[in-house]
Amino acid sequence: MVLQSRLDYGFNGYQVPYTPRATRSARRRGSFKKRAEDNKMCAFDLLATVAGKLLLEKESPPSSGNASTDEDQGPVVGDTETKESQDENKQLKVEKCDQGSCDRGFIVSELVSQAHDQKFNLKESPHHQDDAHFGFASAITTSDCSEGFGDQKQVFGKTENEMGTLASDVEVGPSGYREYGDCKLEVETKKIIKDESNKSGDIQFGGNMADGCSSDDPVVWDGKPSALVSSDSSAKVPLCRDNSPHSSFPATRDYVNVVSRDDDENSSGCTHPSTTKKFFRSTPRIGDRRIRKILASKYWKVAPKLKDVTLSNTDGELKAVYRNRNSYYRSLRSERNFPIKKRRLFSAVSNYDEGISGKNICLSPERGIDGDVPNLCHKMMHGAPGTSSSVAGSHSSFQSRNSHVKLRIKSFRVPELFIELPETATVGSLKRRVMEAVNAILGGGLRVGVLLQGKKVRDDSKTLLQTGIAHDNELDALGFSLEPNTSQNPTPLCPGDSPRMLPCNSPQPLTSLVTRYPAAPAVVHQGTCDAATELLLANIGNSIESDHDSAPSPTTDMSIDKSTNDSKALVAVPAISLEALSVVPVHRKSKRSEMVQRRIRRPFSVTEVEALVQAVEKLGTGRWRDVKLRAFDNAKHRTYVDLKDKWKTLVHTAKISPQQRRGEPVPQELLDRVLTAHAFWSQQQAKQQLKQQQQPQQQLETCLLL
DNA sequence: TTTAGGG
DNA sequence: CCCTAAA
Repeated sequence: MVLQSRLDYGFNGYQVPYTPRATRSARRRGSFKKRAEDNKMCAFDLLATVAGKLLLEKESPPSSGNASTDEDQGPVVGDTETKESQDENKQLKVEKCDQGSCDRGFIVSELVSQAHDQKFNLKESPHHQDDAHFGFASAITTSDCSEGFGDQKQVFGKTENEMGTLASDVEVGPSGYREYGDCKLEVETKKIIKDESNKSGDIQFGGNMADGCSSDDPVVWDGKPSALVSSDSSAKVPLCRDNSPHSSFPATRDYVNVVSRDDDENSSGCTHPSTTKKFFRSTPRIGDRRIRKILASKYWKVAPKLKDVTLSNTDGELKAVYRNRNSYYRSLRSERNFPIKKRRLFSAVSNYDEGISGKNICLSPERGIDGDVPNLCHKMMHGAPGTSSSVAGSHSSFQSRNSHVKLRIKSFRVPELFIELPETATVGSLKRRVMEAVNAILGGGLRVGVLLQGKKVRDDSKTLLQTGIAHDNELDALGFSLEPNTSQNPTPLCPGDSPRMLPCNSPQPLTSLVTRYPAAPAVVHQGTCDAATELLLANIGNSIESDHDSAPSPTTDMSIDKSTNDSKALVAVPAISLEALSVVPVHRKSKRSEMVQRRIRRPFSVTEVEALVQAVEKLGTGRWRDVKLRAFDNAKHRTYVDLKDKWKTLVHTAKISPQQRRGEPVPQELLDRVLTAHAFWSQQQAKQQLKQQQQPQQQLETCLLL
């Protein structure tokens, strides 16, 4: 088997017994009912994301001995035995990404892959291609197969629990001199990845809690952070010929099993340490619609359940899943998904840049000090797209001189991002991926911690003066940390509640600094919000209710106001997360709390479309389940209904003019094939119906004759 | 549970 | 993508 290294969720090596919960069929199809426990995984995701690492690797699709379950596939000619060959040359790894938006003050100022990571060795399994032919298309099949997908690469990454690395570089001082205080967040984890021959990889974390920051934080991990990594060798290379009773579509190709790297896997590459054991009772199944229903994005009533969840299974389940190489595993993974943001996200990014780089007046020290920009700030926070970005690169200033402390947070580092892309992926998609991952992190619900001399300042009501932060000599010892937002209710989050000015003695908790994102529809992708919310929820394990309809109220928790000239006002610190808002507990309860969450939109990639087209060419329309099994068995988030819908849209897309098409452009070649296949199978269907109509007649006739 | 279609 | 009637 190819890279089947998997990580087990583990807390100190504790492994929880695997307990199948889904029905066989459910597992097979990858649809399960969502349960509160499923949310556990989300927490992993959040943390993992934080600890994400940008890693690009490529691997060939693992083939599974189990070939396919598709009854129509017929004899499996070449078994999918995997060789352990590695193609080093093909591996593309990006370990570090220090560039990007940092210069511009973008949210993620730095993408740092930290430390000791271990990478999975990717094994490239040469897919065997059998010589079996299927109908007239056999010849083509083989070649096409190898050409198109034989090369499938997969990237596996390992995760490192780098939550702790959410450190902030702080620039302090009125004069602009900088001091950097790095605070390692909470945990330092070690992971051990074991790649059990073709079965699973275990990752165990022996977490060391770094003092300082969060060890004292009740919400944080019990010192046994666990991270899990995912590697999915999902790509399946077709080895079987289809013996489908139906005539096969001309020019059929071998099917390709699309890797589901897109969804969960992406982000899934990482897992997060849990905030609390409680929150993690992992469940093998995930990501289905039903789950979402429970986890309704709009109303996170689900959250409460999490509280009671006990850490039951982690490793065990994963292992089991892995071993079986079936849906269990996959479903588990699927839980950890981050929404894929597309165009919108992009725009959001650009906005971010703008907002942070220069337009975010609220944050600028001068303004803050002068305190003459509150309105503007306010305005921006409410409407300008860029505002949402306010976050990371945020600077807050204090000036010690005029009783003000000038403080500038140069940037928050985003630890590791795990990303996997096919070699053929475009730079644009890479950017998108990174953006998604970043947003997932930021949207996961983070809060800010303040450290002084390495010690966490927990008393939010203390003034800067009291805590000593106001002292110049202390400035260099000041640090900020991003922590998983475990607290139930960070602070007043209703837009109305948030004070726009912060008197020096204001008890305003620092946590409030972590605000939600302004409602910038254009910037925030709904799906993202949901996912983030999910994660946060899981992470927090608290009951949170939010109403998406009203949630996005931009808020600046702190800002300066002239009336407060004499006070040591904290200059506005903008939102830290884009999606956090949706997660922020809203005081009101929603009647619709039981509503279901709409699934995250996951546009089909060209690769997926290709796989779909191939499958349909071979199987025809109307056999979506088979198509799913054949080409998307590993993509849990793609249900047969999704595939059917996609085909429907594809056909439509193919019929309209290119100018009318939206989204990621699908190669005309594929669209042509779509039309051809559609026509072919439609005709086929018509013939079938004719036959069926004729049969009774014939029988009747026969009877009559007799 | 799957299909097939409308929304 | 969602929702559902039908099969």
